[in-house]
Amino acid sequence: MPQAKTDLFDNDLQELALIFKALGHPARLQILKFLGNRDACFSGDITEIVPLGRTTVNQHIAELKKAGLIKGTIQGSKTNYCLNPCGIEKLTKLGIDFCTELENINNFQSKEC
Amino acid sequence: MPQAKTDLFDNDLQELALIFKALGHPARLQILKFLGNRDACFSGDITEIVPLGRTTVNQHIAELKKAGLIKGTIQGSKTNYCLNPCGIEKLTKLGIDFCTELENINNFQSKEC
DNA sequence: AATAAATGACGTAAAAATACGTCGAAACAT
DNA sequence: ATGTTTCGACGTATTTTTACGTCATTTATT
Repeated sequence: MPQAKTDLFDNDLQELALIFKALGHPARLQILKFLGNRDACFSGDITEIVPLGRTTVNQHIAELKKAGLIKGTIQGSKTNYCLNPCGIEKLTKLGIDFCTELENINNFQSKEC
Repeated sequence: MPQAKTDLFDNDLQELALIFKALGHPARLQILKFLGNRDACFSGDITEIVPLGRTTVNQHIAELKKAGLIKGTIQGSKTNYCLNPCGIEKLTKLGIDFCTELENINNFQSKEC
């Protein structure tokens, strides 16, 4: 396997970039928002929340897991999806206030300044 | 042009995702960090900062411009690169504290923030 | 005017992300 | 046991991103 170009950068930059990358797709944000807006974890089909095919959504879920932002534990025939507090705290430490974000998702207006 | 899949999502989610996407590459973070760590704008070759080819770096610069995070104004034969305060403020409003981030990258403290 | 230096524009190959169809395993229902 | 539901695993086509070489343009320099 040839050396990846990203290895040319500091580890700090690489890690930070990976976190932002995980947040860089509307489907993944929608999933995070959905889980963040609930009191408890969600047991069921996240597919129905996201306007994409089930397989694709699963792929996005896998990426969120990989980034440590959500957890999925199998319970019987269903899977229980939760935010991963550690991952969210990591965001907070990086200056990304997840709650602020969630709030802004709902009423964020882009205006040129 | 066929409808893009991202159009299936709320505008809020789309915009937020675009911002995160712009931050989702170490080269772009390095450029932001470099500009953020200076008192003034930078006139010169950012290529030398980033361990990638000049053309590639220009491409990343273009993306940062498109995302409204930096500005590049031509001055004579050189280009003057600055952080775009509006873009940075936008981040802040979204709960992304750019200075906290920089601090975590290398313990830097910016005066402006 | 001719040359050099800086930097964006364009084209393109390679890599990665995205989207989805299909299959299979586990748990539940009948 | 048989069928159904749930959901991850695998394969793959399409799109997007990444990376870079080359050329063009603009401004300094000689």
